[in-house]
Amino acid sequence: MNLREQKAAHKKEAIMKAAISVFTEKGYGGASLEDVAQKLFMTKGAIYYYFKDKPDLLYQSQVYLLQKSNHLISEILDSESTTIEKMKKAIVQHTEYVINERSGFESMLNPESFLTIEQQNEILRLKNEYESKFDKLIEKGVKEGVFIQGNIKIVRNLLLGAMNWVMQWYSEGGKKSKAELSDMIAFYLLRMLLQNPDENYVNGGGDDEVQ
Amino acid sequence: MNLREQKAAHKKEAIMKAAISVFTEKGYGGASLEDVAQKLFMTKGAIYYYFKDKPDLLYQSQVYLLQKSNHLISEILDSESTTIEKMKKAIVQHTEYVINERSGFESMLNPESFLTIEQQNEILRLKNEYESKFDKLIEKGVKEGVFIQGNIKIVRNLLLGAMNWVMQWYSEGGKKSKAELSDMIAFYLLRMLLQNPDENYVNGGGDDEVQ
Amino acid sequence: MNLREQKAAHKKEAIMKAAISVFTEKGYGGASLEDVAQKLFMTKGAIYYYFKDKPDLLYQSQVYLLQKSNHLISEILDSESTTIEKMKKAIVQHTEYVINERSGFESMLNPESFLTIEQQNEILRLKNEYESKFDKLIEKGVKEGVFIQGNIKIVRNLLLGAMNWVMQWYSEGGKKSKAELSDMIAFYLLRMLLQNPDENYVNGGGDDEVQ
Amino acid sequence: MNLREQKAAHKKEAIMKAAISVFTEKGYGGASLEDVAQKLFMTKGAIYYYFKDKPDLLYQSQVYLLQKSNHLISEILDSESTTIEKMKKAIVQHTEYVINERSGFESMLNPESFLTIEQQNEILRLKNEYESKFDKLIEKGVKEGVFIQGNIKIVRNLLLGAMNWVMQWYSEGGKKSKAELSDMIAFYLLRMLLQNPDENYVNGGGDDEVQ
DNA sequence: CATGAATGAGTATTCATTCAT
DNA sequence: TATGAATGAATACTCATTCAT
Repeated sequence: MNLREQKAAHKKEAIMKAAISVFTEKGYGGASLEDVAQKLFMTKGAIYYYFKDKPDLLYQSQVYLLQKSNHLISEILDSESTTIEKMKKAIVQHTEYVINERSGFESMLNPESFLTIEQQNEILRLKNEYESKFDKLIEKGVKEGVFIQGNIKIVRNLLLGAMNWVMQWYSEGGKKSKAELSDMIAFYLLRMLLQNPDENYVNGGGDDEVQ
Repeated sequence: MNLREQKAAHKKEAIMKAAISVFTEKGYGGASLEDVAQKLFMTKGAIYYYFKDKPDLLYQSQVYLLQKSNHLISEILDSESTTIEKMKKAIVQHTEYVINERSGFESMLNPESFLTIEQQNEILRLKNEYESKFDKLIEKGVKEGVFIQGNIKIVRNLLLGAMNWVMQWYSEGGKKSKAELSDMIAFYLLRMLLQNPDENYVNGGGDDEVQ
Repeated sequence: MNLREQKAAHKKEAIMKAAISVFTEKGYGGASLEDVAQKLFMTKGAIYYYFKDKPDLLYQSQVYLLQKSNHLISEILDSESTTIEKMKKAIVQHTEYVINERSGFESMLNPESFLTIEQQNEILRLKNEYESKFDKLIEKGVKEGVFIQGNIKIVRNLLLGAMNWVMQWYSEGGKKSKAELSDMIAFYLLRMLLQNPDENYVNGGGDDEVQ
Repeated sequence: MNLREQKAAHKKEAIMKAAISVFTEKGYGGASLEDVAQKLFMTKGAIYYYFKDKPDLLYQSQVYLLQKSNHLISEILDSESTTIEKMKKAIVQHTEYVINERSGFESMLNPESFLTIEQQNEILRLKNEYESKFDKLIEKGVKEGVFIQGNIKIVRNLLLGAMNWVMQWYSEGGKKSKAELSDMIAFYLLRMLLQNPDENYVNGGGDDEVQ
């Protein structure tokens, strides 16, 4: 990839990031490409140089987001830690990602209706990939006896839901730092899974404010 | 309220329900009044007889949804049960509501940007009303010693998030009935709060499928 | 069809006529719906009430034109006249139609590229219907011995081509009336077919000016 | 003209040929420079090195086409043949040109609206030059007594129209070769003019298929 | 010379909204 | 009350054109 191509890739990424933020804020249907362009001090036309049309911008943005997420969680899975430690890291990472990008990994509600079947399938595939990494972590914990037995997919969905929703209530001005907050969230969410929550997890949970 | 008014109120409610479903599916910005009208075999114009404009439809729909929710949770709070029992009921009810209406109580992401300040405040007030009922339940449990101490608002947000998200992954064809599913969800979510989860909660959680 | 529907049909027809004239003058690609709307003192939006999109307007206009043509030539075929007389009438009629509507029955070059396959097929079907009426007339003349034998489809195409092209060179200000002109055209074109041109056709052809 | 200039002239010609074909297929307004460039595996921008703008490309293409045509018909007029023979050759040549270039000499409907007055005049001049060569041939035939008397301009327009229209109905896969087809066309068209068609023209016309 | 990138003006299309009936 | 019709403003999208490299 030569310099020119690098520059182009960079710009494309910048557009996708801006698009994600605008789509998250106003919803796909409520966001105009003008909004996206203005955020980048570009003209609408420039966007069309990099993306075929609005649905294409949505699709590629989703793919970008999911691939990045998949990469991040893979790193955690491959690291040297106990299963509990890994799960905690995964929760903290997901939560901070949601807060920082103002966008759930899988948030933007049902944008599927705007995509082609093939695009929907690819998105689904990437989501499944991410979710199955979580599932594996849970299964491992169950086998090791540190997590309770149960319906893995349901717990996983509850975990992800609780985290993605953070986007809806987190507000910049809070007294807690992002790190403190995500730590506390991990504390609570892990309780759903832990065999002996009070023994297996120390610190977190102790205070009384939000928003 | 005479017959004519009753009829009108009925129609208004029908429109709001249709609107909620369309807004939830396509987002406020992506939904057209045409979509809403078609669902009811009406014409666009008719909606304007009942609602001032699109934001008004959004606003009234939200209020309708929240008032209903507030009413439902009040009934639970006023009932004769243990705190744990009440919390379980609240979770089951919220979950089933989300599944049946295909719409989180507070789902529709940030539609606030389309409303006037007063409208936003009223929505906020109703949301707070609902949330504080949850908070009270938690506080009571803490005082009674059945729930762990901690940051009430955060737990409450995690609970609501996990439940609202169900809308994203629940699919009609699942092997589990809605009742079984919401029961299992309550089992997991209560673990976040319960002092001694394994003693204080019997049944639920034991199987391995979803979707 | 009640009054309202009649009015709507009327308006639709008016839009198609305006569209035909604009498409003929500027070509489909070069014409804007704004142009069409202005011709009728309407707004662009109104056109979209009657037609799905620009290609739909093109398609329906073509169908309208061809159906009308088919109707007209059927009347001639059904009338009481000799074959030669009928052919002459068909030529005169087609020519005058082209002049008056500023649009060949099948003119507008290759607008097919903008239509769906089904639409193209329907257009083709209507064109074939029209052309086969011409063909029948020629065949009849051949059987009766008044037209020379030969390749019917080629002659027919030459006849239609010569007539459709009139649109390109006819100009309002000419010394000849439309009737005189089309009569003269019929005189020449019939010579291609007639067994003994000089016996079978009297009058026409005798002068020396155009444009 | 040195090598570099020759190369440039060559490229210019290639662009014009591509442009003619695209303009003929989609119309001037419907054709994009992107289309033209793609046909030549170039980028849009390159065209601007050779042509000032889109109208300029149209204008020069037209001039190129007409000059070539004028050159070709001049050769026929200057050759040693009877008038009938010359007319036949002119018809065959024009027809084959239309078929091969998929473009009537004067086809592309009314592109005049996009050109300056001076450009329109030059085009008109070249068209007149071509047409008057046809007219001269006809006049000569009339004087020699082999063509019937009549309105020369009208016959000439009918002839050209019939030939230009071939573009609309000729299709590659036909059973007849281009030579056979144009021969047959000449047979029919000459009948419009010939004093005694059945004596003065032998062969052609005898069969029954097209397309 | 040619290309990739960007612009801006124009055009297609959608849709909330109005209104006469 | 409800509908068909129309408007106008916003928005998606295209494309001729320019220009630095």
